[in-house]
Amino acid sequence: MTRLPASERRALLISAALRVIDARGVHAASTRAIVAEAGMSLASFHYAFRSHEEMMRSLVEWVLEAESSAAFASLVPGADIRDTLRDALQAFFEYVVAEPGHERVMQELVQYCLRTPGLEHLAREQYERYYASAEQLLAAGATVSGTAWRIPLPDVARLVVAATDGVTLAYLANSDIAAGERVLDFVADAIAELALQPVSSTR
Amino acid sequence: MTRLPASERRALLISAALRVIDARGVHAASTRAIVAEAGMSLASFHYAFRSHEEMMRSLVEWVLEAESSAAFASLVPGADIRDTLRDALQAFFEYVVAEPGHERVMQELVQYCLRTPGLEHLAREQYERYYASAEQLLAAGATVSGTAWRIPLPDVARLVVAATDGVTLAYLANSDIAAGERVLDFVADAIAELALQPVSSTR
DNA sequence: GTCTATAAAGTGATAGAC
DNA sequence: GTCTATCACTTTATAGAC
Repeated sequence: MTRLPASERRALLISAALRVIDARGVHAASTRAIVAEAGMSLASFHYAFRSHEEMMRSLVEWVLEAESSAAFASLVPGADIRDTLRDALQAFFEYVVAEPGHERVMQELVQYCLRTPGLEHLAREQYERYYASAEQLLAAGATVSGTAWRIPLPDVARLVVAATDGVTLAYLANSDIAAGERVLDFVADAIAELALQPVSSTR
Repeated sequence: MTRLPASERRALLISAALRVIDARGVHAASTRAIVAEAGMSLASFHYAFRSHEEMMRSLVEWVLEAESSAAFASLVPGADIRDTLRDALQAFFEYVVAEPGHERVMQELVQYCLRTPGLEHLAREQYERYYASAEQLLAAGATVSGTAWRIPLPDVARLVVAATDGVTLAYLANSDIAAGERVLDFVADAIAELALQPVSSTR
């Protein structure tokens, strides 16, 4: 139909592919299913992308670029480090409950990368981004509340990410909201114990 | 070739399918790939199973039955609840490091169930078994060390499972053994805090 | 009970008209 | 730049000989 520049066509196809994956899983995201969702012809796909594999690689890189710190970045750190942490974890969990499909897609894409030769590094990169987002939140929270972390910040970040992963997987499997929140209560308490009130630096 | 009863043929095919999934992922476990791995003809498959879908359902149920508490059950609870917990988590993590493919398969099978109409309950069931295994260990550990859990045992079990899931996913993505062990050190400390030394019952 | 052969549908990719 | 038509291949499942 209308003539589109290849870059825009690629964006439309990636967007359509994500809708297909969300609805029916990575395995269902065939070239044909994607162009049907995008309302294009099969040939248009291969005009925009050299191959299905190249398109999936672009999709993963696009998601990595786009997700960034969606769950954590909107948080405003408060005076109490424990409450800040609990609020951030709550915001994340509410997002999981509201959009479980989105988290399922993230999990599937990690596994897809782990299984696809040449894409293994993207799984590692996805986790590096999770850690970076968590570190950002944790550093801001510590500054505002005037505390310091007793163990290296990257290690605290790993605790947070491990906790969110664990709670997410359990929720996707059993849809138990109350149980997830009890786990997050414990996690916020335990990690807050790692923040020590330092001697005031104002004199 | 040799004539086998259908039940034994089914077991051989499930075993072959698990080897294919371990090596190349759920999506690669086609009927043809499975019979090639098992050294059978394509028709033998359909003599043993009505369809590929029925075979996958049997496979998941078989895995659920077989895995049980492989990681936790071998543990001998000691007098110190913190050390018992840490040893159990260490044993689990060493298993993940030694057999990352096995944990990848478990993760993929959960996702497969979540995506397959009619198999969603098996994902929930898989987690119920994880919880049951963890509860068994935690109850034994508390008894031997003469302590009691300050929160309901099922909630402690969820903490343990969330922790192992979080550490497993991170390890599969980044292969960072030291980071995983630091997370587990923290988890063992934090959960051990939930065990209170009760007043001795001997008088 | 086990095989070969094949049906029927789906896959990624491409050629060539417009 | 976009389309239709098609190639070459793989998939699950089944028919029918032995």
